[in-house]
This record gives sequence, C-alpha cells and structure tokens, in this order.
Amino acid sequence: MRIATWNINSIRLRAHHIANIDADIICIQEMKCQDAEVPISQLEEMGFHHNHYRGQKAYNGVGIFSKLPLSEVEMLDFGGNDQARHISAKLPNGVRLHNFYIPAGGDEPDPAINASFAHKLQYVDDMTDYLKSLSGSHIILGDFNIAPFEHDVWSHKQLLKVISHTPIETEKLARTYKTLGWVDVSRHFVPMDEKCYSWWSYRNRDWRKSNRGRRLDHIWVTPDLKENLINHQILADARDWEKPSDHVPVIMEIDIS
DNA sequence: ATGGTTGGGGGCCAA
Repeated sequence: MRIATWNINSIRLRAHHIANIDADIICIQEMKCQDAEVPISQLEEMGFHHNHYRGQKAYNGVGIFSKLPLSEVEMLDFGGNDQARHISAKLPNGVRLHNFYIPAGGDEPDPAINASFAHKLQYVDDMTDYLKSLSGSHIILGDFNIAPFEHDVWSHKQLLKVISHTPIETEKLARTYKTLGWVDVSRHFVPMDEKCYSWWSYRNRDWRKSNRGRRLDHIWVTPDLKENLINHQILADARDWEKPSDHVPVIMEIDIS
C-alpha cells in the first residue's frame, strides 16, 4: 500500500497535480477552501472514491482521498481554535490513519508575545496527549511545520531562532517522539547525517540551486508496523511542477493489506 | 540585517 502526504497550498489550484502522485491514499493539508469547493469530481476521475475532508474558508483544511474504503472518520481539534487541522480514518485492515496540519506559528519565536506560536505549542501538547492515549496500530502524518533534527534544515545554526527549528519546538517534538516510541519513516530510510527536506520557500529565485530546504512533512508509524515498511520517497521534482506548492509529497510504501 | 513569494479574499492576513 502506498500512502502519501502533501501540503497542496490550495486544492482548487493544484488538484490536477495529484494525478502525478502514485499512491492508494493521499492525505492533503491546506486545501484553503470550504467543503463545497473541494474539486471532488477531479479526484473521482483519478480513482479516489473514498474521500473525507474538513474544509475551512481561506485557511487550513485537511482531507483523506482514498482508493480503498475507509471507516470511523474522526475530525478532532487540538490547541483550542477549532481550525480544520485534523482528520483520521480507519483503513480496511484496522490501522488508523491520522492526517495533521500543525500550525505554522508565525514569525516571532516567543509565545509570550506571539499568540500564533503559543497556539502551535499548545497544539503539539494536546496532540501529544491524544497520541499517548491511543492503542493499536496507527499511521500519523502530515505537515508538522517542525524540522526536528539538525539535518532536517539547510543550516542548523542559522535557523535556531526561526520558527520550525527553534529548540522549544524541536525539543517538544523530540519528547513526543521519544515518549511514543514510534518510527519516523523518512529517517528510517534516510541516515540522520544526511540532509532531508520536503519544503523549499517560495522566496528564493532558484529553489534547487539555493537548496535552503526544511523537512516539515512527516510520516510516523507505530513500532508494530516497522517491519512492514518497504520504501519511502520524497517527490522533490514536484517543486518544479507548474505553479508548484512550496511543499512536495512524501510517500511511503508499506506491506499491509 | 533585510527582504524575498504565494494564495485567498476583499480593502491584508497567513504561510
């Protein structure tokens, strides 16, 4: 089974690009539209017939678009702002798939003066409590807006005060990761001392040449699924698609049926 | 140290 996560940055503009992603299930963040505006017929034409989503006007919005039937769909709020940032569903084999869009958190890396950053930190705390309460087999993925490790950013030193790589966030996510004991799929396949990115800013003339990337998009699985992992792919070429998103799809192949 | 770009929606915000 191939499962992908992609921050699409407007599903109305970029739904057609989904046809270039080879996956059975695609989890989307930042649809940036309400439910009625999701171009569902386009997804149907691509073979996605089991679709669940939670839109929101202009901001956020998450969806799971699947070629396989899903059940027990849930949409939860973390961080207390009732934004469309989470949706989950059960796969036919009983594994639960969670799609998260963690808040970006604004620019000023001080929660005392930046309410967006405070919301992001609260979101991660609430999400952690929720994940700790789960039992059984789970896949969690999405745009976490945090690049946790040194080689998840182009310059560890230069980004220590940049939201997405500040110690307060990376240590918080590291604690969550350690407490849960789940598997970071990208780092399962890519050595820790190798640079690994899923996002490149729009604010660079040549994203490939400057290569100032960050690994903001993640897939984690519960440890019982570790031996089922087959491979993993970051579709960096998607950054050159026409009118690209600033994020590229991350895909894993896993032997579960 | 600064500013760079994009999408949505509406007379700027969030990323």
